Amino acid sequence: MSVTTRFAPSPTGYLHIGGARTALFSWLYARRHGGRFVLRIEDTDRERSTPESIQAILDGMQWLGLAYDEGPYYQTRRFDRYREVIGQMLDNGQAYHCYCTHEELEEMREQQRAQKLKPRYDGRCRQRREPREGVEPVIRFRNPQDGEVVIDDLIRGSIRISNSELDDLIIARSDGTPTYNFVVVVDDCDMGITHVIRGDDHINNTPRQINIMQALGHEPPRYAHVPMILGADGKRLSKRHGAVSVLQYREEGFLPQALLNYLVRLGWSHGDQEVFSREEMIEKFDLPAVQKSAASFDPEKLLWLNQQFLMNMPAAEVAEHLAWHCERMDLDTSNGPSLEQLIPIQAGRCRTLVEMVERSRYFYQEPEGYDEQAAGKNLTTETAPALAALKDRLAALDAWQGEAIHAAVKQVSEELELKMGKVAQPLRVAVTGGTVSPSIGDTLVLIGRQRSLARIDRALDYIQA
RNA sequence: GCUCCCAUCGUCUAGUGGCCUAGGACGUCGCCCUCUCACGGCGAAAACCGGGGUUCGAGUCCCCGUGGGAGCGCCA
Repeated sequence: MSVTTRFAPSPTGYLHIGGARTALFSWLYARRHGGRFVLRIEDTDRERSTPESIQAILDGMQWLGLAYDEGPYYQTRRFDRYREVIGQMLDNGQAYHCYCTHEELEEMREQQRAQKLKPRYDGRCRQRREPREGVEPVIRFRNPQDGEVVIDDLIRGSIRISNSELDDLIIARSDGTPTYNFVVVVDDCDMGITHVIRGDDHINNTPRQINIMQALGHEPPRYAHVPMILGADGKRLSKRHGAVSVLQYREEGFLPQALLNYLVRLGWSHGDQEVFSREEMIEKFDLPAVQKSAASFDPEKLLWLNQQFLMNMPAAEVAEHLAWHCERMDLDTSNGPSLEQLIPIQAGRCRTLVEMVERSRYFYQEPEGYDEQAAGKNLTTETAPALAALKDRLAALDAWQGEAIHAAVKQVSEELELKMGKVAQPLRVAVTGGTVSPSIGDTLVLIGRQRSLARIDRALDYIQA
């Protein structure tokens, strides 16, 4: 049987790290097995679901490159189907009307809690035939009372839950709308889902869903419950800690591939391998190698990975992402080196694309001034002779090329009997405005001959003034 | 409270009874490279939650404890 997985977010917020990883695992598993990956929007909570959230989830998945083969399906468009199934279950006694009021149920739970019992519906409407005046009933699933449910989890192995721990859950509200645990089952059946990969906070729902599934005469899918992701402080992710939208990682200058790689390694491993291309991930991912315990999100490691990709991905590909940031950060790069030229020499010094833009401005714009400390130390009457000598020597160069420039700087330093740093650093400050840049040769090459010489002049003027 | 899940360096993890004097990666620290910043190279510190079993032998299997997490909704 071919594999079908699904990602089923509820559109009550953006796509965050945890959701993205669940989506990634589902996507990988489907790809790995040549199966289908279905996107289903679980929007039955009409109060909290929003179109903005749906869009944010779609955008997030697109940026990550997690393409779905089918969907998105919307549960709110399938209400007829749910009603149909509920009707069948009512007819054959698998479900029944419950006329208990909120107050009654609350009181019942209170009593149970007082007796240190798990609060559960006690089934008092199971046998009721007559409606109750003035009460719109909910519909409950008649859960088996004996035996147990065994989940053969692909990650955790066998999990057993006694049916006596379960109660008759509500499958339709009094307004007739179906509830989560029910629609999931109908959808998973109808959509032919073979593998449900989801957060381990759903483990407790699984036996209920399996019971409903079996009542419907369906073979349950395989389940794989992945552990949750904790914030860097080891606490549960919340808006306060890092449960931010994946799109925020784009804004902060991360490559989708880096985030994907980080996410896949958070809870999964393939021996000691740390860096994976998309293809390798697909080829090597498997469920039994997924960790059982929760993992903390480590921003430092993500930063490191991002730089690995900046350094090793084809420059043309990185350039596309970099262009997005230049645009966003108001850097016009039309009058300077191409991004493809820029990337190889900057990647080793930047952990994010945002950093790369910030540290590359002087290739395209005149520095707005000199860094105060840098100028104080490097643009002085002491260094002026070196700058002047550099200017002459550089102006006389045949080819404006890295090695030649480096050689020129070296010659000047030898002639003036100065250390390389005493010459290169003033030059660096003169042309970039600061003390940090790629090697002096690369820097001048990308800035360009005319601009470089003009900037040296300007620095000389600055020293005189 | 009840049920379920989980437990190796600060963090992500390797480890499926002997190969473990517990390996790798991020981070940290030191050294090297060096025109700055980085990259890179080399090295160091750093962990099997505790207690019982099982076994010739346990990080690995079992039990108990402890700690963390999840669920117990007319939310998903």
